[in-house]
This record gives sequence, C-alpha cells and structure tokens, in this order.
Amino acid sequence: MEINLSRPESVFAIDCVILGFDEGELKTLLVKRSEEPFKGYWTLPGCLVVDRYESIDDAAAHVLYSLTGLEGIYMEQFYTYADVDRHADGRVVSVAYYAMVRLGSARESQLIASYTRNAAWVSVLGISGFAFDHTMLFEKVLKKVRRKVLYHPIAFELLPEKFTLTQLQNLYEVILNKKLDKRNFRKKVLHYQILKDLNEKQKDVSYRAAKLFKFDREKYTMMFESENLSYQPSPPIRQAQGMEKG
Amino acid sequence: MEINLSRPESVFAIDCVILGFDEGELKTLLVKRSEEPFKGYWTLPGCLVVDRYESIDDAAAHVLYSLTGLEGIYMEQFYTYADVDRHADGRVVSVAYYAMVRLGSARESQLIASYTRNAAWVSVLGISGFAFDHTMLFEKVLKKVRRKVLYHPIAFELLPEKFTLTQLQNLYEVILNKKLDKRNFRKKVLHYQILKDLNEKQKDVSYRAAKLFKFDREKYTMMFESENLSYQPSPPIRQAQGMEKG
DNA sequence: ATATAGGGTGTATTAATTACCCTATATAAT
DNA sequence: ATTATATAGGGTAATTAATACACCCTATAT
Repeated sequence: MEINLSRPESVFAIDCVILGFDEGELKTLLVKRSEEPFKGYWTLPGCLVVDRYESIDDAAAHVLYSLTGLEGIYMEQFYTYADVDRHADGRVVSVAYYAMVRLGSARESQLIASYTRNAAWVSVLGISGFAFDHTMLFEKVLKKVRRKVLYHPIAFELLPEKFTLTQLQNLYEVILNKKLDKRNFRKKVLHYQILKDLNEKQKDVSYRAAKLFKFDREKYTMMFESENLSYQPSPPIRQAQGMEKG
Repeated sequence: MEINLSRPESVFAIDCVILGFDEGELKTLLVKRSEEPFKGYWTLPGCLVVDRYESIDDAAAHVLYSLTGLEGIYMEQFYTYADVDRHADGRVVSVAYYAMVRLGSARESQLIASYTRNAAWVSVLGISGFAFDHTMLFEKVLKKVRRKVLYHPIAFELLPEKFTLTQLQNLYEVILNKKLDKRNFRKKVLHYQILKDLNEKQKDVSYRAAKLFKFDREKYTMMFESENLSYQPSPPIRQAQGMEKG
C-alpha cells in the first residue's frame, strides 16, 4: 500500500554474494573493511543506495561492475534484511543479491581480484567471521544456491561457454560439496537434452581430449519455461532425490 | 556494506499477499483503495514502515493483525520491489510478504473480512487489474506457493488442526489448480509419515465419516530439517514430477 | 614402448510414479 | 425397512527414474 509519499528519503544498502568457480573451487569475492566498525574484517561487497533514481537491481549490478569490471552477469535478488539492530547507527535495510561470475582463466580471476584494493576471491569452504551479519547471509545464499542448482541451470553461469562433462560434474561436486557418480551424472545430464554437443574437442591437454558442450538456452527455455508445462506439479513435500555414491 | 549512516530516514513499505482456503477455494484478502491514484482498485494489503525501530517482519505481522485480528500466522518474506517508477511520487521500496491463514469456518472468515472496511476475500482464479504492480506481484507469489507446496509442508497452514485426507487433497488440487488421483495421493502422503492418525472421525456429516489426521510437525522437523539429511542433493535441473491423472 | 591422466561407456537392482474402479459406511428421504 | 446418495477407503501392474558398480580407450610425455 503506497500513499502520500512526500519525497521520501529512500536510503538503503545492497550486499552482494559473488560466486565464481576457479581452480576447481567455489569461491566468493570479499572485501576487507578499512573502517570501524569491524575494521579488518571481511565483508560481502556492497554499497549504499542513495540516489533515489537508481533501481536496486542497477545498484547491485553497479557493485559488481565496480569490483570486477564485468557486466551482464547473472544476478538474483535474495532477501532483504532490515532488523533494527543490524548496525549500531540505526536501521540499515540491506537487499542481498547473489551473482554467478564466469571466471575464464586463472589470469582473468587475478585481474578481477586486483581490480579493487582489499578484495579477494576466497574459497567458500570453512568461511566464517564476517563483519555484521554477513556470515549468516552468506551461508543462506550458499544453501539456496545448493538447492537451486538441482532444478535450475544456474551452474552454467559459472562455466566457460564451452565445457566438458567432467568440468560440469566437477562444478556440481564443488557446489554440492559431494562426490557424484560419473556414469549416472552423464546419463542424467544428457537425458535432459539441454546440452548441445559442439563436435569439438579440448585442445592443449596432455591426455585424451574430451568433447565440448554448450548449454542450449533456447531449448531449455522452450522445454521448461513455457510455464505450466514446466511444473508437472505433484505431491506434497518432496525432497530432491539423490544421485548417491561416487 | 554499511558505513557512516548518520540517522538515515528509512521509509519504505510492506505489501502482503494473504492466502486462505475457504469453501473449497483458494482466496486472498484484498483491500479496495479509497484514494487516488488507483481509487476504487483492489490492492494487496500493506502499510508504510515509518518507525525506524520497527522491524519489517513486525510491520508485516502488524498489517496482518490489523486486517484480520490474527497473530502467530505463517508468514514469509517474498521479494523486494524498488523500481523507481513504481509510484508517481518517487521511489517506493516495497518488501512483499505472503501469509497463510487458517480460516476455520465460514463464520470466522466473515469476521475476518469485516474486521476492516473495504476488505474482502477474493478467489485467486482469474485475478487481475490490481493497483500499482500488485497483479504481477500476486501472480509471482502464487507461482512460488504452487512450487513450494510440492516440497514444503506449508499447505497445512491453511487447514484446520484436524483434517481428513480428502480435505488435504482438495487443498492441493485448489492450490495447484489441477486434479490429483485419490489413491496415489493417499499412498504418497501417508508414505511420508508426517501425518498423525488421530483415531477420530468427522462428526455431523451426512455421509460416511472420514478419519481425522494432524500434521506432525515434530516428526517433520526431525526427518527433514535436520539439514544435510534433508537434501539428498542430486542432479542438475530437476523438475518436480507429476502425479498425473485424476 | 610405456607410463600417466583422464575420457567414455552398460547393466542389473531398486524405488517412485502412474494408471486405473469397486466396495464400505453413514445419513436422509421414502 | 428400504432405498438413494454422498463420500470414504483401498491394491496392483506397468512404466520410468535412481542407484550401484568397473573396465577399456586414447592422447600425450618421457
């Protein structure tokens, strides 16, 4: 319900969990605080949104751009935190986003890391001790991504355009923090028919070159996002089933 | 990232999709606007959050209480809308919630409807033409609920404490807008072992009385929310499977 | 030639999903 | 008492999806 707003001061903040897949690990881009409170602690990248003419999606994209120089990145709003005691100086309304960044090569991720001082890509394993409530926030995002990756093709956002099935499997294993069975994984992923076989092979590898695939976004959209065909809705309470054993 | 906030004016709004199951239909509680813009249009109930010491969850609970007189209702934050052009007078940041209300009897829902003037429970079928962007917002909530109900026991929030399997099935059918097969539904829902058989029967029905059940929240929590046992995480892209045919 | 590192595949078992209809029981009307 | 009516309640076979499991292939480097 929106009424009688005589020029409100809409001051709030963005926090952003930025995920990348680098050197076989799932990493997140963090910033070290240079001011109190929490001076010297890691935080999620973020900013205040002060311009009343900037949308929050734009603000989030801007956080990402200023840190990485990247544009057009997959990004999704996650949750809004507005407890009154989050910050000593008063209520801070933070809209949290998460983003999935394609880190082509180790060199590129070095570049991205150094784009801003005091920023670094940190492995998501054993993360803790962030400033503010960012540890909790980060854990919730990770949990959400672990779930979402099971029914939505967001993982491809972390891989290069062309990838091998082994790379894809490694990524899923790293995200889920769990080994998967190679034959079952391949059977399943190919069965969805959303990968396009590029009839190309890896080059410059010192072992048998693997076939390259590409996520077929058009096909995916046709198959699943033509809505009501997408859900075959079903029964109560259904946990995603396992692809156990590796 | 939160810095140097010298007493910000945190002015923003709550919008609330309130769902109830009444007379075999899924309904939502709407308010008719009495002021421009959109005078005479339906809107989602909501309010401005002006008190900087009130949390937004509390504000949402308050919207619900002031409309229905109910407390302790299931409620979840949904999404934050903050486009600059949502409202003519400037940016309105609206945090949308949805709530699931137990409407015991027709009498009770009458009471709830009349608690506030210009409020009514409206069937969710064929809804459109709300003020602001509330039609879109409502549709997204409905879509989310339709999905969530498949893997989380939120539907029970809409039923009375004691219910029959037929009532539960009717509710699922109404939420999903789709017929389900009785035997399969029962087999499945009992298989989860999250319903407690009360060894009681309906009374005052003019046909064979059905057994009454109750959602066993403790058991559910033990089985599923003991986290990492809850997800048996699995493969990429998995659509919930169907329980077809009725 | 051979060692290395990963690529690529098939089958049997089990579990879940789907399709499908008749009998039992309570009440109301006659 | 009889009958009509409205809903409760249940089982099985066919299909599909998930799981467990192990070996040979091939490119490169030495």
